Amino acid sequence: MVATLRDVARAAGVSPATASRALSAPELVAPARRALVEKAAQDLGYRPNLAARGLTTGRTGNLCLVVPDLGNPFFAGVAKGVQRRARELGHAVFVADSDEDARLEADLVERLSAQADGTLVCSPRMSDERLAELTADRHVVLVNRRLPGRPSVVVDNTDGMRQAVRHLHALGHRRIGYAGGPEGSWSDARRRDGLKVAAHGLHRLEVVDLGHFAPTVVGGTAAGDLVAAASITAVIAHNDLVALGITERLRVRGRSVPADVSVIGYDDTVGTLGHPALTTVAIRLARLGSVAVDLLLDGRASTGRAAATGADEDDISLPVELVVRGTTGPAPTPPTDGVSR
Amino acid sequence: MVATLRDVARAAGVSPATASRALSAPELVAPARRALVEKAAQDLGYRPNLAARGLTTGRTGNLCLVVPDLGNPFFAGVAKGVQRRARELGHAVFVADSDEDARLEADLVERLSAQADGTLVCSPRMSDERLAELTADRHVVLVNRRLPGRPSVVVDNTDGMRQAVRHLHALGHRRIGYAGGPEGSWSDARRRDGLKVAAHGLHRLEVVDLGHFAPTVVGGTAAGDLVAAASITAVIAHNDLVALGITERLRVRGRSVPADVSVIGYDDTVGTLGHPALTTVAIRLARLGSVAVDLLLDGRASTGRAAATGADEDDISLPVELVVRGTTGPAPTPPTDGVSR
DNA sequence: TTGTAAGCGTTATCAA
DNA sequence: TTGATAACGCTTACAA
Repeated sequence: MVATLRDVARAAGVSPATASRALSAPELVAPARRALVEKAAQDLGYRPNLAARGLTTGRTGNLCLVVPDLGNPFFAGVAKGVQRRARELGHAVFVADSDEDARLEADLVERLSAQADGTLVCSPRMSDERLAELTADRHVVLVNRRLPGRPSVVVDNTDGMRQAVRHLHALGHRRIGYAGGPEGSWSDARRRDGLKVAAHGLHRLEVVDLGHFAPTVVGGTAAGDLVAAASITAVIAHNDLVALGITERLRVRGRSVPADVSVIGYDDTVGTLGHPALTTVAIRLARLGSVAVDLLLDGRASTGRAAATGADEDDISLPVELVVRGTTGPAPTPPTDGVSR
Repeated sequence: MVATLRDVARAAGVSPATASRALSAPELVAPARRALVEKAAQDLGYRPNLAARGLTTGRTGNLCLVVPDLGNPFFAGVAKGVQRRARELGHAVFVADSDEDARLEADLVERLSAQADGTLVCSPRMSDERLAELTADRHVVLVNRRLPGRPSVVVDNTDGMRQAVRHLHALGHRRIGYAGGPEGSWSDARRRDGLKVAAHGLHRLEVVDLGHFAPTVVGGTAAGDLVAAASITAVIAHNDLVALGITERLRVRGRSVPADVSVIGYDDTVGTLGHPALTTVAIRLARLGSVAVDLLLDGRASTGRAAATGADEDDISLPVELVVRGTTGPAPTPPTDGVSR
């Protein structure tokens, strides 16, 4: 049905070996024959069979990406970046969604990585031990998570939190809450750390830990009630969806954003979609994906490496940027009922 | 490095052929040897090389999905459903994002479909001719688009529009707008048709075509201004993102939703995220994806086929459902300035 | 029920 | 510079 290399060789009057070389290593074959082969390939609409090629070369030309939830705009954004870069580099990508199930996640990595030249893993919640075991003897780059001895691309959560906290502090907020992500989330732990570091040394700043929430609007709704009860004037959320849920819940409960409470999200996945538009710590998601591909494919990120603040060659940290929009404003002056001095 | 079938055969003391059969057609081999082979495979951590298998069987065990934009929650939702169903059926899936570029889209289909047992194509805007040509001699199922002679899975746009229009009409709206999707979008054309059909026969209902907009919040912002200028009391948007943009723009311009203008979205990709929560024509996106996989893999959708309203065996139409939330309400009584009778 | 051997489409090795 | 030929890992006639 479809033309094979032998067909091309026959049509060009050369041996399959020469045809192969003419197409994959043109400099090794005489110009005249090369042209012959190229023409024959063109005419027959020849497409190399990548599976067959992979069998002998050991390289498949495929990558694979495992994420917990494609419906989460964070991962969709990363996937998009991965796609794009992989395509530019001539690779196809298997995408697998684990439905937030760590067992399935491991399964997918094992199954798919065998068919690929490398694997990108977004696994926020798998234990370090399991993840280390899973990624041993495999060509893997971790995305949005760091693990000793494994190459990874993350974002600078410490700096993100610092920017967020300083912004709130400058606006006069002195008691701010943190609505965290799911228990066990690696990036959530980093953001908590960052928050602690950032708060330290800032004058009279108190941080209230509101707990762990699902990284969704629904999770934010629950968080919103805690915000309302916590006598804080600002809250930083684990991500934008949670922030949106909080904002909405506060509105329902008659608290105004940002007049009564300021809200900051994380990731910048919802743009100006909410009302007021969400102030957020912006991550360049597609870049997170594309840098991961570069690191995976040649062991070093290509462009913009200088801008990275990573400690190690194989541990890249991408900058983040606070984008101030409508959900943050000056802290309300506290009621004069004695609590404040 | 990694165990091959020969290794397993050797370890089990049988020939490669027997080992192969023991693993892929167990009933053909004596229980005793079968157990031997299974144990050996287990011990060696044997994993069949799928590329090699594909070379002889002609089946790869892979599917591929091409979408215009993974960042669009519509396609992310479809992708998720495709994933899930494919995984259940033991298939891996290549996902490709064409960045809304029809040329690239065709390219991706050509490149990837060669490595897969079948291809799912979401191509809202490619011309019928080009799409027909591209999908000839290829095992393809079209998603959210119909083309004569090609199997497809779509949603019932006619019914969706009917539900939306009837809802507005029942609320007393008599002049409603339609903020369409991009020029050339297949589903947009179907929704326009559906709108016409639905409006027909409804008492004194007038439909105003507001034009074509990008299927994004930004597109909706532009549409919002036209809504404000059009002296209509309700608008149906091409999708939820556009609806959100419209709602936000109207708010900025001092028009209240739904008191002044009712807004209906399409797809149900944003849930209750907006404020007020968006009334929308809900599509079960993941189901759209999973049904497409079923149709692709065995020529007939498995479960729930009865519920489908498709005309043809290979043209499945999925039901939609109007979900009434906060952005629709009774039509405002028109000012008594003579226009109304 | 099992084994031998051929072949899937490609690249790599080796001589010529 | 080119061409036989042997692999890559697997499945499948065909034969035993």
